[in-house]
Amino acid sequence: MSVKLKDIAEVCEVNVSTVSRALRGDPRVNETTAKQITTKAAELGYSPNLAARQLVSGRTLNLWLLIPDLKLTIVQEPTQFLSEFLHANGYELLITLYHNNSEKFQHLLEKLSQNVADGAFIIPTEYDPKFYLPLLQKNFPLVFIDREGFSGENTTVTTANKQAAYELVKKCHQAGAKQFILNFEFENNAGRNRQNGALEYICARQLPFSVWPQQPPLSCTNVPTAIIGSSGISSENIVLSISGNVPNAKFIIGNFDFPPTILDKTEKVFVCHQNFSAIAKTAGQLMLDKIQNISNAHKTIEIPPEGIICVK
Amino acid sequence: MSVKLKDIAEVCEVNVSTVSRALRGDPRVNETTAKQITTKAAELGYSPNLAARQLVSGRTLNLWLLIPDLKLTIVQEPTQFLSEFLHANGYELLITLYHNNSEKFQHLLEKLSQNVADGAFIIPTEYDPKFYLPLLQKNFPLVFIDREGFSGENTTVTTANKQAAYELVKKCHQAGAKQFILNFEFENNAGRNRQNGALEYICARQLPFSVWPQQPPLSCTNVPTAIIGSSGISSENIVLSISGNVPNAKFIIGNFDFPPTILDKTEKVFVCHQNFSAIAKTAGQLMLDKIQNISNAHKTIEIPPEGIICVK
DNA sequence: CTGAAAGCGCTTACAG
DNA sequence: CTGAAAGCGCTTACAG
Repeated sequence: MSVKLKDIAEVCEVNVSTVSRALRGDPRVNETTAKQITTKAAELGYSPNLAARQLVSGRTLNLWLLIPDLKLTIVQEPTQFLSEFLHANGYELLITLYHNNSEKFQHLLEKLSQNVADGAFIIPTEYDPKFYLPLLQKNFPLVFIDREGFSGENTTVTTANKQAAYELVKKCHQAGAKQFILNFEFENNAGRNRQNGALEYICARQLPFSVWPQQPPLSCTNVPTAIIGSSGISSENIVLSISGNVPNAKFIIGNFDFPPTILDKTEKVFVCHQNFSAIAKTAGQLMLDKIQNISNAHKTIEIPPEGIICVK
Repeated sequence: MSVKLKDIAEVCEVNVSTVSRALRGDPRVNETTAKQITTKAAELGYSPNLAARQLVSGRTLNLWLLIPDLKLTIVQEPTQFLSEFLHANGYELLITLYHNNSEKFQHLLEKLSQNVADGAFIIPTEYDPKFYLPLLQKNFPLVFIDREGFSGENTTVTTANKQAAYELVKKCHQAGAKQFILNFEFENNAGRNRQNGALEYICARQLPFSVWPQQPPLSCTNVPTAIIGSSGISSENIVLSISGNVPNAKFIIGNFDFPPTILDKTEKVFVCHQNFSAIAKTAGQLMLDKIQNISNAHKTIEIPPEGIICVK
C-alpha cells in the first residue's frame, strides 16, 4: 500500500507528529532531523492523504463549477480565467456537468452538501428554488455566474445586460435601422434583461419592433431592419429565414460575443463583447470573500461589457 | 456546525454505529428504530461527511479528467458521454484544466497522487514522461484519450486515425484530386498517425503532395488539389491563402469532425466523423475495469470513425 | 438487533 | 525540540 506518516516515522525512528511537523515545514523541528525526514519521505515516494487532512481541517481547497454544457460561450470563456485565478489563490477548480438535467443538478447540489468542496460557482438553469435549501441552511458559499439560480437572496455576477442591450439597439438605430426584430432567450434572466434593455430604447422612441419568433414577422421590404439578439448564429438564421421572401433585404445586426459567420445580406454588424475576464475574477474574489467570511452579502454585480465593436 | 451521526445518536438514544447502519440501510437494524433514525436524520438535515467515508473506504468515487482547454472538439464531444456513463456507474466526473501549462499539469498529477480521485482520464500534451512516474509506481488507474501521454506502457483510447486518414485521402482521390496538401498537427501522435495514413495512400500511388506549411506550396493552377487535415477551419485558411494567387482554383477538402464554414472555392468536401460516444464509453469501461482490477492491460484501443460523409 | 472499540491517516494543543 | 494523546466523522468486525 501507499506510504504513510507512520512508515516514515518508523524508518527515521521518531514520532509521527515530528514527521508531520517536519513535512509541513514547522520551524520547531531540529534542522538535521527535518532534513532526514524530508529526504526519506521523498525516497519512499510519500504523498499525503488529502481525505485525512480534510477531515481534520474541515476544508477541501476545492471549488466546484456546475455547468449545463461545455459548448456555451458563457462556460468556455470565463472558465479559463476562473481556473487560473483560483489556482493562484490555492484552490482547485473542478468542473461538473449537469447536462441540463434537473436530477443530475440536484445530485450535484447534494454532493456539495457532503463537504466535497468549500464552495461552488453555478451557471444555472431555472429549476425549483427548493433545490438550494439544504445548501442555504448550511450557509454554503455559492456564486452564480451569468444568471440567477433563484430570485431572492443570492450572489450573482453577470454582464450589465440591460444597459448593454440598450446601447446595442442605439448603435443599430444610429446606423439607420427603422424597425427591430428582437431575438433573446427567455429561459433565464440574462436574456430577459437584455430584452428589457432593448425595449426601453425602442419604446421610448416608439419604434416598430417584433419579438422573434413569437410575434408575426415585420415586413422588411424597403425598411432598414435590425436584428437584435444574444447569438450571432441565431441572427444569421433569422436573416436566412426572412430573406427567402425578401431577396434584396439587407439587415443590420446587433448581437453579443460573436458575430454571425456569414455576413452577406448584412449592411452593418455590431457585436457587444462581454468582459469574461472581469466576470471570472469578480466571481472568484466574491467566493474567496465568502469562504474567509470577509463578506457574505447577497448581491448582483453587473460587469460592464468590454465594448461594442462594429464588425462590418 | 453541521449535523453528525453523533447528534442523531443522541436524539434517538442509540449508539452511533446503529445510526450508521440504519442510514446505510443495513437490514439488521430494527425496522422501527431505523425509521425513527432516518426521519430524525432528515429533520436535522443530516448529510454525511464524504472525507470521513473516504478515509475508511480508501475510495472517493471521483474520477478526474485532465484537459488542456475547453475549446477543443476532442474535449467537448466525448466529455458529455463520459460524464453520463460514469454517473450511471456511480462515479462523478470532475474536469480540470491545465491550460497547456506544464506546471499546472504537474500540479494536477501531484494532486492525483494524493488520493483525490480513484482514477484519471487525460487528454495529454507531450510533456516529460517522468511526470507520470509517481502515479505509475502507485499503479494509479490512468486512461489517455485521443493521444498518448508518453510512449511505452499506457492505456489509450483513440480513433483509428491512420486508417481514417487513408480512407479520407482515398475519397478525395476518387473525387478527382491529382495532388495533395497535407495539414496535420505534429505535436501529438494522433496528428502524426493521420499524416502517416494519408502518406501511405499517396506514396503507394506516387501522387504529388506537400506538407503545409513546412514545404513549398504546390502550384494549383489547373490541377485538382485536395487539402487534407484535421481541422476544417485550417483547411479554410489554406484555401484563402492559396486562392489569393490562383483566383479560379477550386479545392477538394478532406478533414475530421467539422467541415469548413465557408464552402466557396471548394468542389467537394469530405468529413470524417469520429465516434466520440464510443471513445467515451470505451474509455469509461476501461477505467472501471482498472479500478475493479478486472484488467489493467496496457493497450491502445482504436475506435473506427462513424464514417466519412460527403458534405458537398 | 445493538453497543463498545478499533481504526482510516492526519494535525495539533499539551506537557515535558 | 519531541512525544503521547485526543480528535476530525465515519465504518465495521467483534461480542453479546
